[in-house]
Amino acid sequence: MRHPDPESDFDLTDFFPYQVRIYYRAITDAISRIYKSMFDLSVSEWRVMAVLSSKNVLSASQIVARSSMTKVNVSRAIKSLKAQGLLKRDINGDDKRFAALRLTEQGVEVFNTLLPHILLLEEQMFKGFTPAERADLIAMMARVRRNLESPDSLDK
Amino acid sequence: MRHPDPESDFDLTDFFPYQVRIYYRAITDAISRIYKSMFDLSVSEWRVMAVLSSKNVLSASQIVARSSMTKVNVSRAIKSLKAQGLLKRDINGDDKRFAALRLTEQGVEVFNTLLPHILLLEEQMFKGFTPAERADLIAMMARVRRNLESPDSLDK
DNA sequence: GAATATTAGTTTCAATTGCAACTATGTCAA
DNA sequence: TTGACATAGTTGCAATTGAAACTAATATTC
Repeated sequence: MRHPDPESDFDLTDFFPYQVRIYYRAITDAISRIYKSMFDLSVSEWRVMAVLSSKNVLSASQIVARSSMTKVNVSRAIKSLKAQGLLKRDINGDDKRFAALRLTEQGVEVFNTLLPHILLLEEQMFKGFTPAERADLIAMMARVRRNLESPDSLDK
Repeated sequence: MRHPDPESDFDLTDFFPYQVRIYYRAITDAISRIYKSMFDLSVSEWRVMAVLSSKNVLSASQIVARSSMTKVNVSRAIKSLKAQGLLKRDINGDDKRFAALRLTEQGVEVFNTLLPHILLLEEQMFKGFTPAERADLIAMMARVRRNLESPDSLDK
C-alpha cells in the first residue's frame, strides 16, 4: 500500500544535503583518522594547531575567527593542548583579557609530523581530477555557501 | 619570529577538508532550521521520516542502511518519533527480532508539510547554477568519496 | 535437541558538544 | 570616580553522540 502522494517518492539518497553529509563524513573521517591515531588529537585540537602553525601568536578570539569553531570549543582545545605541552599561553601585556597563544616546540614538531600525511591525503582525495576540475569543485561549493548566506536566496 | 619551516605556511582556510566542513555546516544549518523550527525535529528524526516516507514499512536495520546513521541513532529517533505519534511500530510476524516501522498519518502529514519548504531550499542552494554545473558538483563530490573509499588511494 | 553463535535492536556509560552563566578586565557615561 | 555595560575567555549544566554492553530472537553446529 504505497502512499499515493507524489511527494512521497522523495528519496533521501538523492537529496543534495544528504549527499553533502556523506561526502563530508567520508572526508572528515579520513582526515581525523590521521591525527587521532598518530597523536590522539581531536578535530578541535588539530584545528587550533593548524591555525597557530602559520601565525606566531594569536588570541583565542583570533583562533575562533579563523577556525569555524565556537569560543567554547576553542577554549577547551586550548586547555587540552596546553595540558599536553603542545601550546603555551601568556597574558597579553596590553590587555589582560587577551591570551597570547603559541605552539610550543613540541607542538610545532607534532604539527610538522602530521602535515605531510594530511597533505598527501588531501591530494589523494583529488586523484583523477584535473586542476581545473579541482578549482571548479571548490568554486561551486563556495557558490552554494554564498547562496545560503545571501538573504535573497532564502525568500519563501 | 616566524617559523622558517615552509610547511608552516599552511593556511587552514585553504585546506580542502576545512572548506568542506564549512560548506557542510552552512547547508546543514539551513536545512535543519526548517524542521527544527516547524516541528522541533532533530536531524536523525527528519532522516528516519524521510526514509520511511518513500517506503511503506521498513525495519530499523533497513533505515540504518539507507540513512547514513548508526543503529543507535536510528533506535533513538524511532523511539522519539513514536512518542510523538509520528511513527508506528509493529512486530514482524516472520521474525520477531525485526520491527515493522511506518509513518502514522500524522507523520505523513508532517513530512508532507515540511517537504516543499525543504525542496525549495534545496533549489535555492543551486541558484545561478546550470543543470550541468549542478550535476558536475554532485558527480565530483561522489568522485572524492570514491577516492577515499578505494584502498589504492590511501597508500602512503 | 542442546549448546553456541549470530543478529536485531535497546540501553548504559562515557565522552563530546552547545547554551547559558560566570569571572576578570576594560570602556563609557554621568 | 563610580556604576553600568561590553568583551575575552572559562566553566557548569544539559543534551547529544558513540562505543560497549545488554536482551531477545533466530540460526548454526554437533
